[in-house]
Amino acid sequence: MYQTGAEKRRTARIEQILDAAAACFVEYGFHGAGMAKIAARSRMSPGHIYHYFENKEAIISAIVDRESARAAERFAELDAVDSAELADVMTERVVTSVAENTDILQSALNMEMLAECQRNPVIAKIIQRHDRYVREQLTHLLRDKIGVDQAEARTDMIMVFVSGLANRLLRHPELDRESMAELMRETMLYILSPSQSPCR
Amino acid sequence: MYQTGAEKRRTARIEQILDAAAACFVEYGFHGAGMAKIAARSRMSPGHIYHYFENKEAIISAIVDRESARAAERFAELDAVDSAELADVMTERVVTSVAENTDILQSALNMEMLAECQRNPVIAKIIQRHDRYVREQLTHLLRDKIGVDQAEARTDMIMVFVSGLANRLLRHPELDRESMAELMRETMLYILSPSQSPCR
DNA sequence: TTGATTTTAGAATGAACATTCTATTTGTTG
DNA sequence: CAACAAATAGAATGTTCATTCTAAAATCAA
Repeated sequence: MYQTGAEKRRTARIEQILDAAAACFVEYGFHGAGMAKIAARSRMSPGHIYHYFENKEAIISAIVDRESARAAERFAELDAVDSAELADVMTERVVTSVAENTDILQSALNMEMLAECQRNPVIAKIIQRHDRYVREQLTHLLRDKIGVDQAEARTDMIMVFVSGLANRLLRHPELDRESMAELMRETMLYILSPSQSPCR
Repeated sequence: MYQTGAEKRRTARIEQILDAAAACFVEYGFHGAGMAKIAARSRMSPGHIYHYFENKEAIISAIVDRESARAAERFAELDAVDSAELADVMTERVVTSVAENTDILQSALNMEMLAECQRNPVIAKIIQRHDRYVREQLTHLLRDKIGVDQAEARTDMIMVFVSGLANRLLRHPELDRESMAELMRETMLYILSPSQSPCR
């Protein structure tokens, strides 16, 4: 996948805009962030942005798409992990993302997306496609690599749990992360252990 | 608590504004909904709204506050339920809210609030106070009425689960509500049964 | 009913907004 | 280097926005 100089510059500019826009959206919301602010943050003129994006909506779509693709990428890595340790690796991933502060901004952006997808069908499509992908991948991992039964039900449990926890941390930021992480670890291992049924 | 005619009219107008604003916020988002639209929907002039609210932010705060109070109210009802059937009643409540479509708009508004509370400290305060209240109430019910051990951990589990499920339904609207409700019922009864430890 | 007060409407204001337009600069290619 | 195309800036545009202002209507107190 080679790119000429022009193409490289083009994608670089687009990334520049997307980075700036994402930061602005976190800070002011999709509708609160003006093109002027996005332009200033990406150090270009407002007019220039319209060479790369038809309008503001297109930027929002691109952001949602990019975040979704990034998540899918991180997710697909799990396919390469050895079956024996997959449950542990997955658990550790979830636990770290709870223990660290890192995703709190991502969570805010997620909420922005989720609110937006109620009124913007394009966003809704992207979100739903992403959700379907994650669900399939996860079910595949659980069924074919870890080898549990009721893989779909367990997948749902995990997805509910993870998004619920993100939600919870947003509502209650002082929540004790240590014990939350511990709770998360035990629940994950419980859901992922082939020997028992998934809380049902 | 008696109200004079003037006071009655005043609170009626305020409710009128709040209803219209809530509808607009669901439809366009906090920042996407203009005062003109809110005014039109509440059938008053834009200027008139400023007799009751200092500015748009005050309306947003009032909405969040009202939704929070309503939720707390519905919640407090549980205190009157007989201990023996409390677990069943709680479970049924959660299950119905999953099975029915009713709260999907409320969910969208919740996401809007959650996104907003990352950038608006006033909203953050309201949300966090509400969260603390629900948590205390729930822990009280679990510990003092149902009589389970590890009441706080179970409370966290329930809160994570409920918000996670709302999130999930937003991301994946075609999700089979029947089986989701069933999953929810079994999980709730599991978490609420005094005999076993809460997934840990 | 008269005068005072509150409630309401709607126009006015000025800022911010998304988007478009017109140049100018930069880069590429023959 | 010349000629052309792409990239970029920044001002211009017309709209929408939150908020304020002015005055009219409704309500109330006497």
